[in-house]
Amino acid sequence: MDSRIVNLRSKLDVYKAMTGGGNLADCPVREVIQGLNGKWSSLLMAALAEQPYRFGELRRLVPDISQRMLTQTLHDLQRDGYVHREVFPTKPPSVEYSLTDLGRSMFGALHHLIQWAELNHDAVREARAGFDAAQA
Amino acid sequence: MDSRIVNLRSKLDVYKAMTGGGNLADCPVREVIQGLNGKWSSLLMAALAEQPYRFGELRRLVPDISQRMLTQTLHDLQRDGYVHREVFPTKPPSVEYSLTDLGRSMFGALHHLIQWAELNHDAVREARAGFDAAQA
DNA sequence: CTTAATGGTCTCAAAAAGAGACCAGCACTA
DNA sequence: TAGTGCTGGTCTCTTTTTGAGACCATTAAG
Repeated sequence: MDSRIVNLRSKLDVYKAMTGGGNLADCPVREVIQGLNGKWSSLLMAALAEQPYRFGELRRLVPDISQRMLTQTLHDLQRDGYVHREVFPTKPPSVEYSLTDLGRSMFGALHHLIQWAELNHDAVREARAGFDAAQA
Repeated sequence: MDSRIVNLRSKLDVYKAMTGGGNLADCPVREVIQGLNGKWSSLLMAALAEQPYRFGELRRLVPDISQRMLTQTLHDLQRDGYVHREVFPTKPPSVEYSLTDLGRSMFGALHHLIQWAELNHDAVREARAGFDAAQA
């Protein structure tokens, strides 16, 4: 056995959060991260962190999301406990989406990544352009 | 209103980074976040944050990734400037992948999210179970 | 000469995402 | 009273992404 493979017991072990001798595939951390991996999840979280929104408001706020994906992403976020969905019995029933405490807590962490992206997207774009140029 | 929320409100504007009335679709922050949205990106970043790895080592480390997705995800991470790829002219040529400075910087932010997931995956799983039970 | 390890690529099937039609309920309006 | 629009969705179809697995060239060991 390669000793370098044995030595991986530092950060990756934490990421694994393995239950005893479990494997990486069943890692609960991965499940959570996966839930945020959707194309729209982080964007909707950022929107709802700002203030609660109704379905149609979100659709207008994010013009390039399809109604289907908005419904589905909100449903998934609600399922994972980040988002609260409240139906108001108005004449055309309206639905308001807001962050739960868990959602706000999670967004606090996600926020670091968003901030990093704000500060460094130029570097990423440069890297991308340089790489593409080198391939050509 | 919570001052945190007020701060986040301005953050959404930054997240939008709308080019003077432009739309959310062309946001550079979204591009960066998208690059990390892949199923395997964060996992490979966590592995490489620990230490450099060779292709085959990564494959063994993450047993449920297909060779195709490993190649592609590493390629994408390299393209965005997070990962450095170095080929050694050994007998069968070996390839080592390591984080760049940009990659380490980005992982610093990603790490917050991973830590949050470590601490809160129980709450997420409970929410999920409760939601599924309510649907049934 | 066969087997194994290196780091890939190629093809094809399955899963996920996107576009857009459709729907039920109610209000306003002509 | 028949249209029109707004509410928040669902249903179907097409395109994109992902996954499983075969294949490849090189080199070394048995």
